[in-house]
Amino acid sequence: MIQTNESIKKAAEIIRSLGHPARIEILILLKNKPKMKMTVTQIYEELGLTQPETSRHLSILKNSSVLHCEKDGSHSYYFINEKQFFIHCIANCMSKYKDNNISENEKSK
Amino acid sequence: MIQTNESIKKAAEIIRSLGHPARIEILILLKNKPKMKMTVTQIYEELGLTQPETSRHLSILKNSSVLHCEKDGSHSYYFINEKQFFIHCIANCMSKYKDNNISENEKSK
DNA sequence: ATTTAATATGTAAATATTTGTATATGTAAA
DNA sequence: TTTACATATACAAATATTTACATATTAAAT
Repeated sequence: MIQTNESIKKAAEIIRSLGHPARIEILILLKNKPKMKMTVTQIYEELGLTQPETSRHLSILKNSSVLHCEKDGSHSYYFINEKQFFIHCIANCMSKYKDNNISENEKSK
Repeated sequence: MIQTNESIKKAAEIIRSLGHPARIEILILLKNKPKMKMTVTQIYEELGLTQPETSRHLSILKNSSVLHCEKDGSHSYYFINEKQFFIHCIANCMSKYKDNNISENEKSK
């Protein structure tokens, strides 16, 4: 590639930040929550991860602009940066993928 | 995570395989070609990559099931595995993202 | 002022990915 | 049966990511 487009590099950064099972779980979790906004503790308890591990995954997702963070006292609320079309679009794919998959599993019971 | 769902792992594998600018370019290129089927040579000439680099990227995309490959003589034709909903969905996001971005660039001329 | 709770960061070993260069394999053509 | 063409793979150095564990930071509660 003579010169990779900056926007393609940005897309790769976003995609790369999502290339981990825990980070996909986090995205789907936030996508399916009514308020789509959760604290670190809520996330790691729901997913069964450790706190430092979760903080680090969240910081990776924040750095790539997939998530935003709002602080309220000692709490950090994370939520999906849905304003960016690409992220919104990818989050939809994952959420639909999970839905399909769960119904597949239900069928085989 | 007590036990990461196999389907989430599969999604992560697919996403991870796309977390590289060259591989995103390849996906968008194939998505926008009328026949959506190209040889290795066509791909690396169009993108300005080396042949071994391109072969390797294609093999990564094939292993994650993003692409399929058909051989005809000494040629290998690669194309998107659109039958899988998740891959189809992600490819759409990327293609739309690129479209939006190109029009942004056009505007600023 | 301590203590507790919530979150973030440091460190280092293990592991995986990327990149360039060289070479191998298979097919077709002369 | 050489030669050229198309593609794939090997290798190693450089770089990046993951993981677990320890510790730091900040705010709230006692």
